Amino acid sequence: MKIVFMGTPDFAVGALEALLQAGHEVSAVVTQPDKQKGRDRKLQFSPVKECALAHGLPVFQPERIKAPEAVEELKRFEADIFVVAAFGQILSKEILEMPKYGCINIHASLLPKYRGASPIQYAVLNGDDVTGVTIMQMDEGMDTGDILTMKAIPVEKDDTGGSLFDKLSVLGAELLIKTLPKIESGDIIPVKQQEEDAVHVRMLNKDMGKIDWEKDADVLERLVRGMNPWPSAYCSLRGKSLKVWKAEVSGEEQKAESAHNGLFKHTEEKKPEPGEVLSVTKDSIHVQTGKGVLVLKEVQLEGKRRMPVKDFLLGCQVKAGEVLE
RNA sequence: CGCGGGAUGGAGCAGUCUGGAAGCUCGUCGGGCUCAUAACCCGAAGGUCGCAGGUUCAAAUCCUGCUCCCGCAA
Repeated sequence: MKIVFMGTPDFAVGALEALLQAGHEVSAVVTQPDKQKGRDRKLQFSPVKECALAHGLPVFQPERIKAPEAVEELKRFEADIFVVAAFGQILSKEILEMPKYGCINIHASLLPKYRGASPIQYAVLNGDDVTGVTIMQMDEGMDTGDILTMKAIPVEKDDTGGSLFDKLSVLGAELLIKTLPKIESGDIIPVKQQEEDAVHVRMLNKDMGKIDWEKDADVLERLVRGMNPWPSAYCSLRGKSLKVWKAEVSGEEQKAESAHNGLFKHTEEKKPEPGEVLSVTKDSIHVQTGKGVLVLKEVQLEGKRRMPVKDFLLGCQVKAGEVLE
């Protein structure tokens, strides 16, 4: 089969490499146009473009894939199938119907759950036990196409958006290689998605990483993992931005709290407000949340590199009573 | 030329503005105390202060160029 591969970020690179390694004929790679990124505003190639160039594949970077000129260009590749993985642009009906086998998409969730732009992170944010990848026959909707194949993996307690990204990228690549021959031989019966189970997730943005200390400690712990590595969970310490890279939910403080609530109503001890530092040990900072205590284990202050709280405290004295915002 | 912070013994930082003996908290090694210890006490090792020039009697500190790291923004 002649394949045209469409993808942009790292997530898609694994799939492209797997295709090549499996000996498939990739006649072209379509990816997003180069963009100014980074500190020096340099023009950067997408990870997929880097990979394509490294393998000497033709690269096509249309500003708008739906534009007539772009569509014409796509036709010239005479592909039997378009394989799409996190490409970043919506394909028109005309494009979807162009190849013999249509367009298939590798999506990083168990559809119909988490249709949309950030399925991986939401599996972490919501504390799901499992997630996975789905390969579907694309249609005009947003991740609404019929399911071809699917594979699930557990979400580990310490999985982050980034770690799952890596795992699902590999999983998606493997599944793609297994799925393609079956598509060609017609051995797959496409299954419609259960609309009533559909969940749509929005693209993440920087603000969504902002820690709201009023929330529960376990929700924040998942925020820390889900937003890692981007946009990252962050708060503010003494007017400077403080990213939280690793945190745990404390069990003990809660017990202590409820224990002494039970007996005498211990004077008018003012309840610690959410965001207040309750205590500091050698290697952790305990912070009051809306419900429960969040224990910070790895942080990064604005302008500094990320480091274990143990190291952070050596150079930055944080005292109980300080308030994070 | 997008804005900004930073590079100081193994780690995290102070010192830089107002040039003039290399400091803090920890770690490491040795010794002591202790039933014991990640606790405490005593002692020691370990630094061309990112690199290259310049100014000066004297530069971590002032000037110039460069490299690398990071936050914001995209």
